[in-house]
Amino acid sequence: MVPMADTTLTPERILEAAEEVLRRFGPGKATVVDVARVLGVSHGSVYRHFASKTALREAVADRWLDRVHADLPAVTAGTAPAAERLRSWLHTLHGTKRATALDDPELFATYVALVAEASTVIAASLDGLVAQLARIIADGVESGEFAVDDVPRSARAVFYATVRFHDPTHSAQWADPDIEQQLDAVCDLLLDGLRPR
Amino acid sequence: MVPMADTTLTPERILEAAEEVLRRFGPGKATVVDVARVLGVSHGSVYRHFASKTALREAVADRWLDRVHADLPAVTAGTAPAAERLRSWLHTLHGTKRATALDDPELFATYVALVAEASTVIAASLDGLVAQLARIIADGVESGEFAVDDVPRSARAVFYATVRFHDPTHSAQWADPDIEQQLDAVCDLLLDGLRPR
DNA sequence: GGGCTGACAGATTTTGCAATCTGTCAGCCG
DNA sequence: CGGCTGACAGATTGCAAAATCTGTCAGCCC
Repeated sequence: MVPMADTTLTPERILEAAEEVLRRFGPGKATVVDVARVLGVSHGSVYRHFASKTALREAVADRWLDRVHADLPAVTAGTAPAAERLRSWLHTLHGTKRATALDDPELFATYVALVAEASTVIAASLDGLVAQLARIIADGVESGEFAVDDVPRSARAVFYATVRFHDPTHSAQWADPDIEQQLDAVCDLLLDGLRPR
Repeated sequence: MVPMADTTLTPERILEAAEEVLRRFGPGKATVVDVARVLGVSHGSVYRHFASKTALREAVADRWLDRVHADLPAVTAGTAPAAERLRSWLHTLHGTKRATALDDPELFATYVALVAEASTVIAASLDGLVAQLARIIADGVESGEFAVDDVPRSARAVFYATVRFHDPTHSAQWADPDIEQQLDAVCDLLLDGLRPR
């Protein structure tokens, strides 16, 4: 068991090792001993940087969510009409998740399990997403494209109405070749609902 | 092991016994030997009426779905304006499910597990529900309340957009005291989307 | 001295065997 | 006869011992 410590031990390096172990063994069999072995250190050292196995897993979940949602802020901050941006935002969110899910279903399931454990992380992340929706809708109201009484309420409604297309519990349906048309149909309905009459 | 066969053995009686066993032991521990014991017959007899344990469980799932959806056709066939009927239909579906889920979460979980196994049954049931939505929307189009190009497409969109409120995978959220307001917010958006402009 | 190790207690998970269950069918019984 | 029984083979599940894992900490080593 010769160590291969070519760098100092950092949270960053531990997270990378943890991801590798999760990729290889899945969430059920990944242990912190495995993580330590990949790093060539004793498992006690890992506990110097993460208070518990749970904390480590939460950090991995957080990291993954950041990566999966990385493309969205650019859409939110775009210059296109609000309706277009809203549709594009929803398709981006759906598209990234679907691609991840279909590309490597097992790895996707691993990350989903991780995120499901980390209820704090997930709540914060969802609030951030709804805030982006609210910003797009607010822009639309300002430009006269949309007319809504209560922007946050509508943002939440849009988020909830598209649960089928971004919530991992529905990922089995994302293999349906018709799924994008379904999302479009829901978008049509929602956008018509947001427009002034 | 004295028999208590007070009637002839019918599929009906077997289904009732199966439900009792499922209620008491849950989906993981209910066996067809248990069912036979409740009926005071040998387990071989059960196989005279149901081809397999799976078939028996499917029949139970089917029965349960029928019961849970029993109130909907009356709403569909009602005389109120289509918009009202649509909202009421969605609230009825959500309300029945939520009541069942909150009243006895364990029994609810049992039935959900059963239905999840029975993919054929579930697909047929969902098609029936979407058909009811389509009928309400078609009525609305005829009366001028709604304006949509493609009624079946919109019906599916409405169904998908309200997944959060009727799909059992989301039942954990139904305890939220705000859940009905959330459904109302989504309904507002959808109904505005269906109306002519 | 500060990061790291490795042994340890208690909790959790694997393992392999025993018990139970599913589905079948030859024959019994009314 | 026609529905029912009970024994049976193969598959599945439960259980208890053995192995592994988590989290801690006294002490080592650079």
